[in-house]
Amino acid sequence: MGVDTVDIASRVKALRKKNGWRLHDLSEKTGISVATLSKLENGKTKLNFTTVNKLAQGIGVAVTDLTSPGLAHTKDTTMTLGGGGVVFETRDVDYEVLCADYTGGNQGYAKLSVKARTLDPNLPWHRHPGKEFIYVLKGILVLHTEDREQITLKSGDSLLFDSSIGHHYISAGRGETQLLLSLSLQGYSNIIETLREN
Amino acid sequence: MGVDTVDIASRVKALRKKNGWRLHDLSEKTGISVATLSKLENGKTKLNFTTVNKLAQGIGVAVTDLTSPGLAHTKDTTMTLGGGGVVFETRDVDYEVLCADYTGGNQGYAKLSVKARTLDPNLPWHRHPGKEFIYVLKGILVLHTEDREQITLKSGDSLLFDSSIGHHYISAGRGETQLLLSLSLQGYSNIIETLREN
DNA sequence: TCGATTATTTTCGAAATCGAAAATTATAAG
DNA sequence: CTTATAATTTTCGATTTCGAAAATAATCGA
Repeated sequence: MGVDTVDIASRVKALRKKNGWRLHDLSEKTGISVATLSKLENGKTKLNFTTVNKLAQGIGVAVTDLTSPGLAHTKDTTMTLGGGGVVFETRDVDYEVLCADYTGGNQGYAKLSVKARTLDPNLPWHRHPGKEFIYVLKGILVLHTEDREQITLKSGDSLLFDSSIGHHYISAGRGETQLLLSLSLQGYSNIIETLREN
Repeated sequence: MGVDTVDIASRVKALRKKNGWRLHDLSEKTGISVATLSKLENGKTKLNFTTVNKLAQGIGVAVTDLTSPGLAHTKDTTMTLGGGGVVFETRDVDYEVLCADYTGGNQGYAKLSVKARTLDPNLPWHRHPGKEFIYVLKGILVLHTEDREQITLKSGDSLLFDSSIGHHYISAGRGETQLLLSLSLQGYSNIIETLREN
């Protein structure tokens, strides 16, 4: 359990030194105790996802900047131009993560292009803790859920629902179906991990 | 340390029973382990603030609804059809609050129509705690902020920024400028109070 | 009703986190 | 150089959280 800290320990320390922060400062920024930060930098503990998120959010970098490469710099505003997000594809949906290089509170944002046009009973449900907000940018969306009747949304409609209930996106219109999606990260993972198929 | 759970323990349990959730369900919604939830309900542990937030957000109530009175009712799905949101107007912007009839949650959503076409130095800055996400649906937006250069966004662009920094929306294009907006409620107030001019 | 299976909750041991105290390191004054 | 003081980091003991196992409760067929 817990995220591998061997790598991020040195990154965090470097970042801290570079900015002239004391453990105490970092503690204030992140809400993590000085004790835990000390143990982290000395490899005496591993962080759970909650703490990694606090760390990333407090420093002002994306979680992925801590867990993977490139020493990131702090940012308190980030912009994603149309089509410029982090893209990844799954069987049924193409995702473009927006403003990914920011630790936007506990909320993640993405633009979706729904490819599925029928409900594939073999695909596992999409499921993640918290809430999900959908705004239909284009096309017609049919949202299938585990425990209730399907919901049909057309361009301009929006929906807020409990995303711990299994769900599937189906495109029903003639053309492409695009959604804007906002979901809670719950302190447990970054949006990419949240969205990626389990 | 930790939040007093004597009160919220019974509230959470009542709420859980009322909705027919198992500990396992609540765990999925909140991202808190079943073990911890069990201990909470049996008064065998206190929750720290992180965990209380997960709980509130997962259940779909404001933090204050857990820590203080009124057993909140949960609604776990809410839909707003195009144009069907709660509308209110201000000098520079028309708001349509989306999915407003949702209990709690820590995030609010609205569609904006920007009326202002020049920066009125008499209008107070828009300012609210937390982060704000903007997606430009239509037109061209120039975001003026207190402490940095103005930012221009066109249809399809998105921005995530610290909304405690004063900001103003200006429509720059030829036609109407519409935004989709998502902002953190901090679990302590509703979106309308957040948006309405002080 | 009885036993067996399943569903749900509670307990247990290990690991993580915290606040405060102890230890270390840096700074300064004589 | 030495010692006092302040600044910073590390360690300590107690509490919290987690995953998995154990215990309890519910469901069902004979």
